[in-house]
Amino acid sequence: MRSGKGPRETLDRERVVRAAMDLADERGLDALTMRELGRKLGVEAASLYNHVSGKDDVLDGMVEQVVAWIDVPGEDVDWKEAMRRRAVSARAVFARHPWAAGLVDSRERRGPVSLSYADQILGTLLRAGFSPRVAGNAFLALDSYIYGYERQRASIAPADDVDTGDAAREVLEAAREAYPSLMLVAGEYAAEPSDDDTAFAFGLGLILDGLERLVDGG
Amino acid sequence: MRSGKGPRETLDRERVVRAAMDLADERGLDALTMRELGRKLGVEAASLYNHVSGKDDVLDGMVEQVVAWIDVPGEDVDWKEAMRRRAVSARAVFARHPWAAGLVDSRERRGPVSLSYADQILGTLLRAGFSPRVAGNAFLALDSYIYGYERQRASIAPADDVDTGDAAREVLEAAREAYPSLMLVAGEYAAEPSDDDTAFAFGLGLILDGLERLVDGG
DNA sequence: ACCTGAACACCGTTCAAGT
DNA sequence: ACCTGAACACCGTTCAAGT
Repeated sequence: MRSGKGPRETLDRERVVRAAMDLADERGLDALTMRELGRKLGVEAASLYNHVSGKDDVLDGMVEQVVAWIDVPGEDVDWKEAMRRRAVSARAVFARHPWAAGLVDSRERRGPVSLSYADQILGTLLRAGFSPRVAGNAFLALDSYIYGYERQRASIAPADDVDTGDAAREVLEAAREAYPSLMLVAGEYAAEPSDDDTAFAFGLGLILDGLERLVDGG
Repeated sequence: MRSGKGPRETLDRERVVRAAMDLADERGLDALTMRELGRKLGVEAASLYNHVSGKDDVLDGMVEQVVAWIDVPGEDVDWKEAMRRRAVSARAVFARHPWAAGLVDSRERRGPVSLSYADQILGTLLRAGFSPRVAGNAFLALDSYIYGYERQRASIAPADDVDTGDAAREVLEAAREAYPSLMLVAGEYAAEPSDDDTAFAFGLGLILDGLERLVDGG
């Protein structure tokens, strides 16, 4: 490991966190262990504890970096467009780093980057005329959808490791009778492969349009 | 453990899965290890492999049971009301079993209960007049929100382990300047504690109303 | 100041041996 | 048929010892 790029720079928290993200990108979140992370940095696992308080600290660092990557448009942008852009930006980050959505959404986000991110979002909604309560609910609804989307996708899409042998065909035929609606919908997606961006925009649009009616009506 | 209730019934997969859910209820998903599960059943961890193919098999069994607990109204109920009821039912299950939402939504759901569940939902949407494609997107949007909601809630709510010492007050004062919008919204929730059901219904209503406009307009 | 080696208290899983 | 004991290949983390 440590793909030889000159003399070793001195280790610090940031380099450890960056190596952890590289490791998760390359081999998945399960492969991210302190021992493997040490190996990647040319050091024993125990040495990492000089720069990081533990594995949780590494994961927190990763979460903060992921949130920092999400673009949040400034005050010059209309609230609805701003929410749409940051949702799309988040999805782009999650697509580049498959571990990101699950990690961020399984951990408490109390770091300065996450707090400032929430503050900007809520500020945008408050300026748009939403009451504090509704702004909070809107933020919750949007993020629930954004983070939830990434992890739900797999369960509707047909398995990509399907055998096309005779046995498999038989099972599929039985499934068609047992689950007719599911098979009909799955077939539709199989015929014209689902455009993830479109499916994501569908639900996002429902929420944003609903919010718009609230702010216009009130 | 094995709180003495008569002679030991013979072990089987169902009893193992049920014990696993009890253990997760009592001490969290992290405490669910094969060794601990064996202890709870009065047996060595290795013995569990006679009834279950591994820990994944136990987790799959738990997922199927959770999905089975979610009520899905039959064909006599209007599609919108049916979707609302099953969302509320799912949330009630997740409230009773804090580990459930995260577990179900982190795993592929290919068991017969999950497939039949999806088939019923999609059938309801298709009968309501949604095209297969839109029905699929609607299902995805609703589930993204339902599963996402449970895991997002914690990040907006103020920490419940806050010290009220002088140091804590100082930090809070600094936060008020650094994150004014966040503090305003958090204060609103603190003043009148958030009713989870209302907050959940807020986002759910946005999605359902949006879907209704689609089916009425088309 | 940083790193290593060895240890501790855990994991999931396998397998020969018992009954 | 089911269970046990012991082992294997792992974890995260601590800590004395080195430099």
